[in-house]
Amino acid sequence: MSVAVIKYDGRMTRWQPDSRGRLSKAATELYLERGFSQTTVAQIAERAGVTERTFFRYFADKREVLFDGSSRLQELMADAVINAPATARPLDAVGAALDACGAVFVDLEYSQSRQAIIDSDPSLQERELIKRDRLVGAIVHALQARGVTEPTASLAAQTGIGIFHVAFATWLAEGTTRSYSEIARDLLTELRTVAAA
Amino acid sequence: MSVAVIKYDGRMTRWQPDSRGRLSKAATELYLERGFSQTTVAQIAERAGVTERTFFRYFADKREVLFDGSSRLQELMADAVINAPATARPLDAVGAALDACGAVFVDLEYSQSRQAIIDSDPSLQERELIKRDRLVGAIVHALQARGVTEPTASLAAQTGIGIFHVAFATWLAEGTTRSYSEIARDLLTELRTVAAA
DNA sequence: TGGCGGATGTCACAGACTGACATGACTCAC
DNA sequence: GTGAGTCATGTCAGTCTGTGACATCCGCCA
Repeated sequence: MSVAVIKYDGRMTRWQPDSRGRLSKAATELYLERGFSQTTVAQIAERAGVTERTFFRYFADKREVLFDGSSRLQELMADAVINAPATARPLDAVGAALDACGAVFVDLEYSQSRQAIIDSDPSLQERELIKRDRLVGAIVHALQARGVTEPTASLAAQTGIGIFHVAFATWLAEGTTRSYSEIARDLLTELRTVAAA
Repeated sequence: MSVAVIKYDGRMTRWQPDSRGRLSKAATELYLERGFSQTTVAQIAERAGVTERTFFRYFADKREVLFDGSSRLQELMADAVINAPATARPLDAVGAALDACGAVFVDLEYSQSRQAIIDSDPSLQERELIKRDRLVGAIVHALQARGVTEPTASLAAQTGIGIFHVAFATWLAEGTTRSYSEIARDLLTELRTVAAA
């Protein structure tokens, strides 16, 4: 399967570049075309022009392909919590983290098809859930660095990610009427009302 | 593998009764003895005196054994929400659901070892998370039956399950100083404070 | 020139799950 | 009591995921 190609500089190279990218693209396409569970790693690898083994070198499993950006999001939110003004109360700091995600959620169409894939398969939902849970963990950690103690930190983080989730889903459903960030802000306000009631 | 046994009434029966129970027990024991990922279904089946195929007739997969009671919990909580006084606000109804779980969380030692198994394996954590998510779904549904609209229902349910989780973890960690129900009540109060702040 | 490291391939395999069909004890209608 | 049907289980063959060990070959550097 050693495909010889011409590189930019004209020298021979043993394999096409960016296997990871091709694998990711091939996987997403196939999940969309035939469904996640109907897609085998062999098919993904074939479309990407590599072997199955190579797939598993880049992705821990078949599901992980769809959650590639999750560590970036995690850093983004944790940083936002840490860099929130010293005067900010826990839920305010979490609000800043919710806001920070806005930078990532821009391509609505991509987000929608990705979510459609996830919603179609329970095992992908499980994976999504654990990613969200890691987010909670990261925020708890960041809050603790601000001096917030338990159980307040956990409560605020849980609550924040709950809002994050509802906001994201609402954004996907609404289309372009409101941005993700607007929705998240509105929901946080709503929550304060519900909880205060 | 057809084990002939004497039944209570003395008649011959083809197999020992309660395969499901034996499988469940064998699995839990083995997960504890050698770790979840080091345990094969073949080993579980062997200890239970049945074939692998029989394991998969009772449990959808290796993980599901540990989440057998989850549908009962779901009904319990949904019923509590539905049967809460008509005057109860969303979070009060959710509080009733939290309280209702107290009936299930009695055997501390069992809950602790089960949780230790789950905490030791990411794939089990994923499963636990999706069960919790189903709980959220059930509560949302129950709240909507009470006339609570979105996004309030989702927010209240998410928040409630967040508390549920923290309360359960706290109960396992504290030992016997407070009952699960007490802890849950305290946390709900705490949350109202955090959110109102 | 020759050795080294990195990305990939090749191979062999264990283990999770599934579908199709077989078996034999029980049960119920007649 | 007999024959059909049902139920729990067994048997078997197979697909797919994921992993470990080792081979290959290119580009780089001394």
